[in-house]
Amino acid sequence: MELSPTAYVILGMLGMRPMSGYDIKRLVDNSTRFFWAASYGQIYPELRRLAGAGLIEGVEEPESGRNRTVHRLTADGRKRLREWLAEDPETFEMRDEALLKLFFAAGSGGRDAASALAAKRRQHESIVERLRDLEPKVAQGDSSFQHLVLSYGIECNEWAAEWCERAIAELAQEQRKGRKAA
Amino acid sequence: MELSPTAYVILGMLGMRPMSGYDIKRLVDNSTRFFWAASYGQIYPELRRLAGAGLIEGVEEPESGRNRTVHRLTADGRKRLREWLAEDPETFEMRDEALLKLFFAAGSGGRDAASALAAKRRQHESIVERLRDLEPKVAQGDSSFQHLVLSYGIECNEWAAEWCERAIAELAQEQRKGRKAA
DNA sequence: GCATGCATGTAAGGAGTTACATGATTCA
DNA sequence: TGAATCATGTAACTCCTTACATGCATGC
Repeated sequence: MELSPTAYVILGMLGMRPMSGYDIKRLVDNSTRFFWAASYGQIYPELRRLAGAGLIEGVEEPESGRNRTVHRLTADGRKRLREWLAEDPETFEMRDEALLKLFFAAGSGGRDAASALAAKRRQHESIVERLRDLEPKVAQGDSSFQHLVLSYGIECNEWAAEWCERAIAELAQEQRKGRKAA
Repeated sequence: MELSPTAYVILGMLGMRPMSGYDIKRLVDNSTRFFWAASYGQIYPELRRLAGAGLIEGVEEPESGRNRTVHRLTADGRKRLREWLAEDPETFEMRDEALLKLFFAAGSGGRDAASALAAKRRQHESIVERLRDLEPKVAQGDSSFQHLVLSYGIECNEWAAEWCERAIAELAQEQRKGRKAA
């Protein structure tokens, strides 16, 4: 049976430790969110499907009255996760509205380009900040690969912010030249 | 009336010159594709909606028998495009399966991590190649911002490929150390 | 005559978000 | 007592992809 992309996030998270749907959502939001998100609308139905396929199993935990189902991988589920991890990744996608605006920015004498670049720079800087806030949360017991992924996120967005900075500077210089020539 | 994301790609492309739906698709595939794609299933229905909203108008071009509708912006459409360009961009998204695998790669002694990194590197290198192939196509009459966007794509993917290279080297070094210690 | 490219479109379905609904528990 | 958090879930919707259907035109 084919599994959806979200299914693998769930299997991966449950591979770390047994968790409730709520736990999974919170962990995703505090870790993979910037390159792979998941909403309740995906998580809860998918947990059912995975349980139906025998890849995970849920244990009801009364835990002082509040009802809560903790899910964990079955042997099949763990096998499935291992297989997926060993395969070559496929999906790599970006959607960047700022680049789109930059692409179309001819015709306003550089004004739209400058504002798109400035906004894009702010976007990346704000992502860097949010990722830096996550650093202490990951720092403890987690795998070195989780740290590595976080570094990637930070460095990649720093790179992008600096690229914007350079582009803004070059654009300003060209416009000064343009004015002098005119 | 709210416009869909795809609507703005179409307005933007028609802002350059009048085009058929087929032209738009081809141009998107040869330019914005890596950060903003569009399929026929979006383009043709959206062209109708935009025409219905009075933002574009279609001109039938018999052009030696083959039927073809060339769409162009109306005054309203051009206004709408200018307004959108002046607004701050919002959407910035990534989906990167290789990072997800890296994140979950504890437990196989670095094997899954190494293969995810190698695959991610190849992905970025192949994107760089494809973007370099586009360079001559953009080089002629197009706006300097289109060149800028293409440079961004190339440099960003080069950066990512190099990051993977470094991570692979560090991982290999750690494993040598690990073996020596054991 | 046939493959390729031009050209327009639809149907079905997958993936994902948002908003809502519900209710218990904990802590100030 | 009231706000925040824990916890589960669904419905409606948007967005997008894939696959298919159709047919003309061009060039080998």
